[in-house]
Amino acid sequence: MKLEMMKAVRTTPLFKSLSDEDWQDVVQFLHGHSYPPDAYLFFQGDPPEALYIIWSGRVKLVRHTSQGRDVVVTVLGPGQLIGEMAIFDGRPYSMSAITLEETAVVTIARNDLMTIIQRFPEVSFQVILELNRRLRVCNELVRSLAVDRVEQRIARALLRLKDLGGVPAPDGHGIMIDIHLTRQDIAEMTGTTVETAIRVMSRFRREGFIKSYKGKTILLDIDGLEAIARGK
Amino acid sequence: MKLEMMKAVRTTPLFKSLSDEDWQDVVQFLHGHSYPPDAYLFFQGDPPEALYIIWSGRVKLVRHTSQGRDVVVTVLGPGQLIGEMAIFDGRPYSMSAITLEETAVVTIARNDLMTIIQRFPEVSFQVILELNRRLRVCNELVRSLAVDRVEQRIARALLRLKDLGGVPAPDGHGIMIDIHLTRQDIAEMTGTTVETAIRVMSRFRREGFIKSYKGKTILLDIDGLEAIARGK
DNA sequence: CGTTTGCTTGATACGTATCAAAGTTGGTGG
DNA sequence: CCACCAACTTTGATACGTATCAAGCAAACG
Repeated sequence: MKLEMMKAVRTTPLFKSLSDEDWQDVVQFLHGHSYPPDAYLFFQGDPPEALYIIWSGRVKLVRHTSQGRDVVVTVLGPGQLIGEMAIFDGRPYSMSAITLEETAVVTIARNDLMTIIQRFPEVSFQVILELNRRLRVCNELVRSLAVDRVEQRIARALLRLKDLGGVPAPDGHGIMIDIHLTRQDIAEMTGTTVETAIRVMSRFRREGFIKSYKGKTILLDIDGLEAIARGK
Repeated sequence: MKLEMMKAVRTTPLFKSLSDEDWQDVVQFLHGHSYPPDAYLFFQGDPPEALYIIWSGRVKLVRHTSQGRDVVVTVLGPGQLIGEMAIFDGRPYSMSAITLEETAVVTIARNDLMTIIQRFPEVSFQVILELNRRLRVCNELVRSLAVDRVEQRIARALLRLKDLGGVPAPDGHGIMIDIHLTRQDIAEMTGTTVETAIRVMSRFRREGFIKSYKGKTILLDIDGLEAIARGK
């Protein structure tokens, strides 16, 4: 595995509190992998084998439903963990992890991670903090799905994506979400249909809140979107 | 604090793996409290002070929204933890905890819990497992809100409540949800309005899936409700 | 190129929210 | 014990948001 990859993992919240010696014990358990766009890291229902730490790229976590309508629960980027839940309780992955772009990850096999956790309580605590973060995000999503209208949910989703993958727009106006997302993805993130997602996004564009550039979305009026997210 | 209360806490997943000696170290940090129905253990936005472990009664976790429509994220019963999230990351409680009935709890002050966690890694691991469980439940709720219709969401909510507070019905037919819930509560659990919740519940009653008894709900046809939850 | 994949628009139907009003229940004090 | 009040439940009429179905269009691709 590449040295720079290991260095990056070392600065991840999960491991940053380890001493250099302890880190040497951990390194031996790490493995590197990379995936093309639209690849599955694992499928919902698979037995938990490894923890994934994203090194580059983005991955969406998708909950499949029996009636074919999928739900994108979250999108994760560099430094974030995938598969922790299944790893710790040993039950099958409750969703699929699918790359949105070319993605490189570091994995730790389930048994190895268990060893690490027992040996280094600081790592345990970081896991607790990470699960906490996820839970807060998830609760907020629940609230949004329960009380907001589609328009507000999409505005919220765009603002969240900005925090995850936002870069200054190429022409200097606004912030570009540097993740390749289809309207279908946006629909699945917000619990609506492609058509509705398109209609809302089109209106946002007509009204000057966003624009498109090479398949990516540029946010032009963050304050305006925040106003919409709050319900006008 | 009462002895039986302490004994119950000791058998909680959180502490059950502790040796008797270790348990003695922990006991000193426990405090008992009790609350009438409809009392707030804490408010959304309060700074995190303590972890609550329910000893008897039920508590709902409510996310307040700026527009007045609240969301009941979950209902918890004996043995379950309240407030862990805020305790660990130190940020304000992200929701309010409100008793549904007379409720007794054991609390551990934030600092004391941190001490316990550092001293006993087994407790840490149990916290991880508990957060895991919450996250799985939360993700399932997201899926349900995103793709199910109200009818299905309410069926699901009733089935979940059965697992939490189900007892054999007084007349032997069906299972009674032994928790005092208003239609408003059910609406807030499923992201709908009182009127719609009432209409759906009325239809369930007309069609023989449920009946009411002293303000509580009795499930008469579990299989039928499960079929509805799955989308007919 | 033709074919696929994603985007867009329109017409229509359906589920659910909203507003309004009346009925029911349980508890409280006279 | 009854009358009354507040909280909760119920029903109806109507409006609105969003899903669904159907088609056409553009861009990417092998």
